[in-house]
Amino acid sequence: MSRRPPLMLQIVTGDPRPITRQIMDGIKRLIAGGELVAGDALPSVRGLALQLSINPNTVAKAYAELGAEGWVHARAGLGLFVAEQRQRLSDEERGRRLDEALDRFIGDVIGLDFDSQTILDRVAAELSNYASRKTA
Amino acid sequence: MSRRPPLMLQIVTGDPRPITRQIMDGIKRLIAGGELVAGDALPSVRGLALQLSINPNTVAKAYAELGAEGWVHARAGLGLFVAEQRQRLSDEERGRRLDEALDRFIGDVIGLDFDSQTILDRVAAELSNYASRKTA
Amino acid sequence: MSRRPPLMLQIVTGDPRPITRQIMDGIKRLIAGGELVAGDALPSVRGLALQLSINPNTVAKAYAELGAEGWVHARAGLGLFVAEQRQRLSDEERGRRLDEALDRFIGDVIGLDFDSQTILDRVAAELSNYASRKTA
Amino acid sequence: MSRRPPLMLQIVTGDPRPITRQIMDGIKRLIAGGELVAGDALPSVRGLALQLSINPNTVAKAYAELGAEGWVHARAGLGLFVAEQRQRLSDEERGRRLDEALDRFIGDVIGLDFDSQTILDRVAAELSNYASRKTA
DNA sequence: GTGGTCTAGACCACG
DNA sequence: GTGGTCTAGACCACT
Repeated sequence: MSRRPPLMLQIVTGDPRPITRQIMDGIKRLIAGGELVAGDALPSVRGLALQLSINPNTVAKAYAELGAEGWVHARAGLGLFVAEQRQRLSDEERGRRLDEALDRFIGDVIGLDFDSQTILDRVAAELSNYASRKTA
Repeated sequence: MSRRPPLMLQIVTGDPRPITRQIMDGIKRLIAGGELVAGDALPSVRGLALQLSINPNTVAKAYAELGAEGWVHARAGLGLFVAEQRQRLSDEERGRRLDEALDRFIGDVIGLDFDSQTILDRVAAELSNYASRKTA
Repeated sequence: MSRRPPLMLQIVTGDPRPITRQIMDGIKRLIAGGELVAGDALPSVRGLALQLSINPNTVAKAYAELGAEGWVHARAGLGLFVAEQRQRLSDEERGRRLDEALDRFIGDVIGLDFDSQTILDRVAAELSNYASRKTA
Repeated sequence: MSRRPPLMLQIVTGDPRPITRQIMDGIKRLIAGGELVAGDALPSVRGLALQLSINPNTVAKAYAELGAEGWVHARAGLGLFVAEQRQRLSDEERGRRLDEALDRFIGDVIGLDFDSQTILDRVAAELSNYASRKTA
């Protein structure tokens, strides 16, 4: 029997990211951080919706997109499970996505007048929480 | 009289950011990079709209938001000018925005399976392009 | 100005595929077949919903998934446009997906007691409609 | 007395097909491939459920559908047996199912950018594995 | 006008 | 019980 614990997820209403995105990011991090491993069960759509006090459809949408991106796979009647991680994107696509994320991040941050080193330290700190599968 | 050159801005239709955002980011970068300095005039709403082949309302909205954030100020009958450098946001707000940008960036990048050092190097490289005022 | 014609799409109620999937497959074929090329506008969410007599949310879902798969990109306030085609998936992932599709197809067809040549001819006929970008 | 060996069936949890479908497809393949011939006994519902570590209800459902499609028939008190080869579906129904399977297959494969010949070769290879009865 | 998000509730297939 | 699909309608941001 797979365990199905309440996840350490929280929805911040002030966050400009849509709820769906917050759920996706949160679960991606749990997986990337090793707190959820392949085969682990995720909370049910209805259960997580109750836990977060949001509409089940919103959770279902987040789960569906995570499934489409290959992070989890659903089995009707059984629930959702963390999928084996595998490289789904071509190297070119990965490069393009890194460029886009970078562009956006710099655009968001450049006007805040932070010291470059401060920003780099923060990025490094966040990244260190998620030992990449390559280095693990 | 201030110079009023066409700005080095371009709108990329494939970019997921809304056009308003692209304009704002672009102008912020020009200011952060020292290509626009306090007192410089910005192109007129209609002029920039023509230059970029977009709706003047879109430019007007971008200018309005840049004004609200303190990057530019309008002088009646003369046009828009780059504002004096000053602290435009509260420290609390700046911190919050950094956190959000960071959250989103990590979320975008976490599944791409890049080495942490690779990401940090790219961030550092981008930041160094816009650090002129700090280092000058 | 981009043209926005009614697409040659039809929804078959008897089809076991969900409506969303039928829309996606139909649009993929129009793109793969060259009837829609990069930059072409697609019908609006509400317009297509009216045309097909279905709920706008259903169309929106299909469009969102097409966007996630890189076939189209949406620009708020403007509409949906056919994206440039590019190889997004790794070779391994492409191989896995071909294997899966093949498995399912054979499973569906093996019990129907058709002659192998009949099946092959049908597959060939369908494929010939969509000159691959490689051979085009 | 008919032999009742454990079938060469396996359930793959990663497979997107429901378990019922996997069982049906597997048995159809064994019959189509000649490994099960008319009159052979199938494992009992409980036995197959144990063998595959799944719920007996799931096996029972698969068997029921195989019976409805005419692949097997139950003999009271004795168990399930492979039925005589006969035309199980109307031509119209067979044609419809082929169309559907084809539609889905093309939809799955169209975006993967494989050469048509590659796909055809793969289909041919898979079909040749299950053509024994036709060619025998 | 455009697409995007969220809520609410119904219905289905699966186990 | 599980996830998946569809409908219906509200609200938001963008142009």
